[in-house]
Amino acid sequence: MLSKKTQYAFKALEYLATQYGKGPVKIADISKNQKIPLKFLENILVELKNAGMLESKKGKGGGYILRIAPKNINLANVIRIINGPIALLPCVSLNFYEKCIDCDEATCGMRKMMIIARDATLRVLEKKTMADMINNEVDILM
Amino acid sequence: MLSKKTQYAFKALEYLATQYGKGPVKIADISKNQKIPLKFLENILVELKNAGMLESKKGKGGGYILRIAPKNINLANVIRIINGPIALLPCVSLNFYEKCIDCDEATCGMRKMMIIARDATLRVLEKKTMADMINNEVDILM
DNA sequence: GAATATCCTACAAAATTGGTAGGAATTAAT
DNA sequence: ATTAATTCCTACCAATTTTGTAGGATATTC
Repeated sequence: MLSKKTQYAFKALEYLATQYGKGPVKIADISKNQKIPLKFLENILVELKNAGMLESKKGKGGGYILRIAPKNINLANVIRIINGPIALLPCVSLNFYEKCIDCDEATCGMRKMMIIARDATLRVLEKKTMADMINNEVDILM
Repeated sequence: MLSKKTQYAFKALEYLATQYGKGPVKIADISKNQKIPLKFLENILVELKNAGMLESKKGKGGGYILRIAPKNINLANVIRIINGPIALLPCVSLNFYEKCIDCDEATCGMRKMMIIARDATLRVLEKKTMADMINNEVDILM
């Protein structure tokens, strides 16, 4: 399951996506509109900024802006920045790989299954974007 | 990510699957063969038993037996018993549903995306079984 | 230089994870 | 009937992660 922090991140990005092209958005505005605890939100936005997804401006008229167009921000990236691995096992993660103890990766059955599961999940999360999330169109095909 | 407990559960079930039809298997044997802390393993096996997946026999010659054939134990069920929800959000879980606060489920974009992701993951996890896990055949078609 | 923002460091309560300890209950064999 | 073998139950505990909060430092604008 995604942490609450990650859900907040998505909500914040949703709001920034709706304001895309309209200049900087203050943390306080995001906090108020999306009902996210302000100080907690600060941490989240800094992380997204450090990951290159947001740009910030200090002082009056400042705030946060998306550095990438909503249609180019895929959901997998957001999850990886805030939540961590998407795979179900560390030894199967593409971005957070860790060797598993006592397991021959070449023959491990569990590993094989989890690779298949990972790929199925990623096909969705890497295809869907923040634009898909704010456009309320129903996707008939997948 | 799956908890260590869940990984242990899979390893224990793997071993029980290889011994399917050969009578009860002692906790100590599973612990030794799969390198799982014995007392921790006890807890796990009781949970699997309470969920109806295992049968137990006490006293000499006792131990645990699969109540279901390996080819009928799908991975999603195991995960649900030990790890909990498979979905990425509570409001999207089929078996552990919880309403999300401040979110209109009919229009929430995040929810729509996570339903699609859930379904993609489940198509794999509900299809694959413990038999697939112990048979070391490569699956060409997914 | 005052006001407005983000940014940084540190702390902390609560929940979850990954176990361990010790004995009770049941069954089988002698 | 006793003993040995096994699962089962209750309770505890340390470490880690999660979900925040507090307070001020830093940069920008007017």
